[in-house]
This record gives sequence, C-alpha cells and structure tokens, in this order.
Amino acid sequence: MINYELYKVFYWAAKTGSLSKAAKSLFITQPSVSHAIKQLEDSFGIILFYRNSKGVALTPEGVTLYSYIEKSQILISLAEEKMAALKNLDSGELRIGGSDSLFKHYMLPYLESYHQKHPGIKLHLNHGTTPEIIAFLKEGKIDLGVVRMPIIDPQLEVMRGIQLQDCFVAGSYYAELKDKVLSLELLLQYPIILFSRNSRVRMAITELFQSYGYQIKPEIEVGSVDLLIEFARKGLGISYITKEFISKELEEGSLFEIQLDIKMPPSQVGFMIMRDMPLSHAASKFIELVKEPMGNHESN
Amino acid sequence: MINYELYKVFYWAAKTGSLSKAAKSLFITQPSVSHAIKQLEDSFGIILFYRNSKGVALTPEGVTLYSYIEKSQILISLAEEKMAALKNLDSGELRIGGSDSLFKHYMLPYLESYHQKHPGIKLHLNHGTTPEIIAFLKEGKIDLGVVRMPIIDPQLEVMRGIQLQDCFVAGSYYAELKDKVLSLELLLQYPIILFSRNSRVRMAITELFQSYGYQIKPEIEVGSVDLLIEFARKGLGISYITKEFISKELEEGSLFEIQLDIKMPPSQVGFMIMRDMPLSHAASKFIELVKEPMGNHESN
DNA sequence: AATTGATCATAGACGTGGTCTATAGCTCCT
DNA sequence: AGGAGCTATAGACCACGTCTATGATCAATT
Repeated sequence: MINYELYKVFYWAAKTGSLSKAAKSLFITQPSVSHAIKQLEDSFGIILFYRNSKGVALTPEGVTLYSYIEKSQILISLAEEKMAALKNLDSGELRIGGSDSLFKHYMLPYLESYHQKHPGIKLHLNHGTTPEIIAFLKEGKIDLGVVRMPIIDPQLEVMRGIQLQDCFVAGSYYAELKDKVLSLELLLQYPIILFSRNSRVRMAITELFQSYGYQIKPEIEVGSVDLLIEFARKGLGISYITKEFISKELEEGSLFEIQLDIKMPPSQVGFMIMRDMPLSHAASKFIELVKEPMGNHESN
Repeated sequence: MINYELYKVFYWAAKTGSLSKAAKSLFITQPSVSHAIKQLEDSFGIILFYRNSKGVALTPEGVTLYSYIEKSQILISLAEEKMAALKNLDSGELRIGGSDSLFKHYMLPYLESYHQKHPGIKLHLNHGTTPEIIAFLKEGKIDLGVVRMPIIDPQLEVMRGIQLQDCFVAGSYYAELKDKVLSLELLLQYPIILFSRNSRVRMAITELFQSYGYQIKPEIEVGSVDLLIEFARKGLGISYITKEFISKELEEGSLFEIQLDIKMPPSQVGFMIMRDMPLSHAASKFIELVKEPMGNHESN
C-alpha cells in the first residue's frame, strides 16, 4: 500500500515544477523529495517526471496522476481549513434543545451574546418536552438540553442553571386578591390556568398540591407562556407562571403575584449534556459562557 | 503539517465504524489505529469520534471532516487504479508520428497487433514530414516517430527498422521497357513522377542523381503513395516508389520495375525517440513489438 | 573555454516516530 | 460469573524518512 505522504510530495513537485521548490514548501530537503518521488515511481512502475537541469516536468502518465491527486490534495486543504474554522468557532453549529419559554425568557441574552461573538456558528433551537429533549440528546440530534430540574438519568450530566420561582398571578379583574394571603383551598376556588399536562412545571405543581392533600384542576390549559400571561391579564383566571418571565408585567402592574400561605419551592433550570460523549467545541464554549456571571453580557 | 497517512487511517476508521476493523483493512494493529486517530484529533484540537465498547462513531465535526476526506481518498483510489491500468496497458495512449505511406504500408500490421493486444490504448497517428515529426517529438506531442533514415540529431535516439528498396516502376503503357536495362540518361527521357519536394525520399533520389551528374526533374509531383501508384498505372509516367509498398501491383502485373544499370541504394526506416526522456510504458511495449520478427504478427 | 550557479541523484549515517506486544478497562451477552 | 467484543495506554524496538555531503549534469555566465 502506498504511503499517502508521497502524494503530498508529488503534488508539490508537480505544482512547482521543481523538486527543490517542493522541498522548500514542505520544509524538508531536496534529497528527501527526490527519494519520495522515486518511491512513488517505483511503486507504480511508471516514470512520473522528466528531469532536467531546470527542474522537472510531468510525463503524460504524471499528468494523469496529477489530475487526480490535485483534486484530492485540494480537498484535504479545504478539510483542514474547515477544521481550523470549526476549532476557532468561525464555523460550525450549536444545537440546543429546550422549551420555547426558557429560550425566550432565559436563554435569549446568552444566545445573542454567543451569536455576536461567533457569527459563523449556526444556532439550531429545538423545542420539546423534557423527555423529548432527553431523547434528542441520546440520539445525538442536539448538543445540549435546557430543562427544569430535577433530571435523574445516569447517561446525562446535568449542570445547574438559574433558579426560578414559580407563582400564581392575576390581572386587574382579580384586584381584590392583591393584598390578601390565600390558602391553597381558597386559591382553588378561582379558575386556574396552567401549562399543558406534559410539562415539567405542571407536573411539579400538581405534585405540590397533592402533597398538601389537594387536587389542582385547571379551568384552562395552554401551550405557551405568552398565553398564560395573556389569559391572566384578560381576567380569564389565575395563571401559574415563572415569576422571572413576567418581570415586565409585574413592574408595570398589569399582573400581580398572589400571596399564598405556603412557600412555593423554587425550580431549578438545568443544562444537560451526554456523559461520556465529547462536547463539540461550539457547545463547550457556549456552556462556558452560560457559567459566567450574566453581568458581562447584559451590560450594554 | 499533518501527516496525510493519518487521513487514510481516519477514512477507514470512519468507513468501518471500528478501529479494529480499520486496523485489519490497513494491515496494522488496533493500537496503531487508536494512536493515529488520537494524533489527528490532537492536531485539530477536535474530537472526531465517539468511542464505545461496540466501536466508534463520528462526531458532527468528524462527519464534516469525513465529507472531505472520503472524496479525497476515493480520488486517490481512482488514481491508483488508473496508474495500474496504465502500467498493464489497459489504458493509456500511444502517439506516433510518421508519413501516411509508412503507416499504411509498413506499420499497419504492428498497429493492428498492438491494438488487438491492448485495446484500451488509444492510438494517435500524426502524419507530417520528417522535420515536423522531429519537432513533434521535441515538443512532447508524440512518443515515437517513424521516418526514413538517416537522422542525425544528438537529442534523438534512432533505432533501425525495416530496410526498404525504392525503385522506378511503370505500367503497361511503357511495356516496351519491361525487359530492358536503362541507363539514368535514358530514364530521364521519360516523364518522371515523384513524391513532393519536402519528403526524405525525394531528397535522397535527387542527391543520388546529382552524384551521377544528372538532374532529375519530375513531370508530376504528388503528395501520396497512392497517387504515385495510380499515375504510373494510368501511364502518365514512371514513378519512383518504395518497392515493398507495391508488392501487390508487381505481383498482379499492373506495374513492373524498371531495371537500371546502377544499383539503387536501399533506404532504411528508423524509429526515433527522445534520448534522455523516459518512454511511456505504452510506447516501450510498442517498440518491443516492432523489434520482434514479424512472423508472429502476420501469421494469421 | 572556463566558471559559476542552478538543477536532480546518490550514498550513508542518524534518530524520530510509527508500529508492535502486552495489558487494562469497559460494555454487552450468554 | 465468565467470555468476547471493543478501545486506551505503556513501553520497547527498529524501519524508514530525513539529513548531510557529494556527485553529475546542464545552462548561462565571464
């Protein structure tokens, strides 16, 4: 089997028309090039170059070989450039899985900052439920998942993200509740708006109420945080929603938090990656970014 | 600079999905493959494979690299196949320069035999005058020239071919001359038909007559042996022509040779190649064939 | 004609790096 | 629990690619 290094030498010798010049390009000595070409010629049993005192020129057979090798070498050069680009994040892709609401209300500044630093990296955002995201990860369809904790899966490595606080909120229609402290029993008298059944937040709140002996049955189920906000503002009921996602509405007063006589447990955002699977460079850089304090990225 | 041998290993590892299988394909051991892949990953700073106990699988970056390297390796394989084909003459070309008459009356059986043995070799026949043929050779446009000797050029290596005998012939119109032996002087009384001025045969006969103190001035000049034959048969004059090219006509009696009182010097066919330039394999095989006794090739 | 400065070829020494053997660790399957 | 895959690692070894030094040839000078 022919040593492919020889083709590299052949390529440069043919391209420069000189064994000496090829040697310089390859940072080796001229006798090495001479030797390499001879090896190639011997292994084919075909003379590839005419030699004279001005340099070398391809024989017809050499021209034939060159027509293949040139393309091959160019492809390798392209490959090496591409790998360099992937390395310094001028190129590549980052595939993240998560819920739309986390993307919009939590990840957005990170994504913006990342994209600004590395405009060559294509971002793929796949939304789905937590089990779907985990499946995507295991199938290799995404590099990184962003979901609510807890995640218990030995194949996954989970890093803690921000801590979020879910709460019940209402709009002006229920202004009477603004300064009251409600018991769970009382709360359940009102129409409740929850996120759809298969979400992690929904499961958590259901379990929480069960632990207090109550069953929470929503009047309305919706599929997006925006609708939770909208319905609460319009007075259709009381939405259970992540407080951090509605800071604007709370500030401007279009929504207010309903005080309860129990403390709502915080919910933790987690970043999941596959354990024992190497991270793409693009993904590990993104995780580094997320781990830094946010101040750096929102300061402008 | 990356050792291109590593790409060969990478290609097989990716293609087979297993370092062990790649090792078998490459006739090396598994640790060598493992080591090679590691080198490649280190030099890129990018992990190319996921490893597990069933084998290996490409990472997204590995897939990117593979998309280039696969094409590159396939090109090299094609190149190697092509070179093997050139080597055993399943492919290639043979470019010969010469006069049409030599091709038709002398080379044809060799060309036929060669083509039959190596149908993959394309034959290029370039006709021209002797100086043109020499120029073609020096420009590398042909591998081999077939011309009349003598050739005196230090850059050329000349091999002797068949010896031909030129003679004067006439048709039935001049039947009176059939059994006579003519002097040159007497011959010149008749209309003479010669090949055109720039041919080697023409130059030779002109010089011959001059050496005897005569000047030969043709009535008719033609550009092909076929016309020399045709004009002589029709009785338009006496043609100077290579005897071996008209063996059929002499046998059937449509032409007869005119006896002269001097002996016509034989003319030697020569094969020219460039000295100090390697012959293509196709060309050297052809020369071998021509050097063999003809019996082998015309026996059927 | 002699000299200089290119070119590639050759010979032989050197030492690096690719390959090997041996072994460990892991996962999956029986 | 044992076996049969797989890959990773360590360390030894030697082939082979590289080097230096030199020769041979040619072309363009001087």
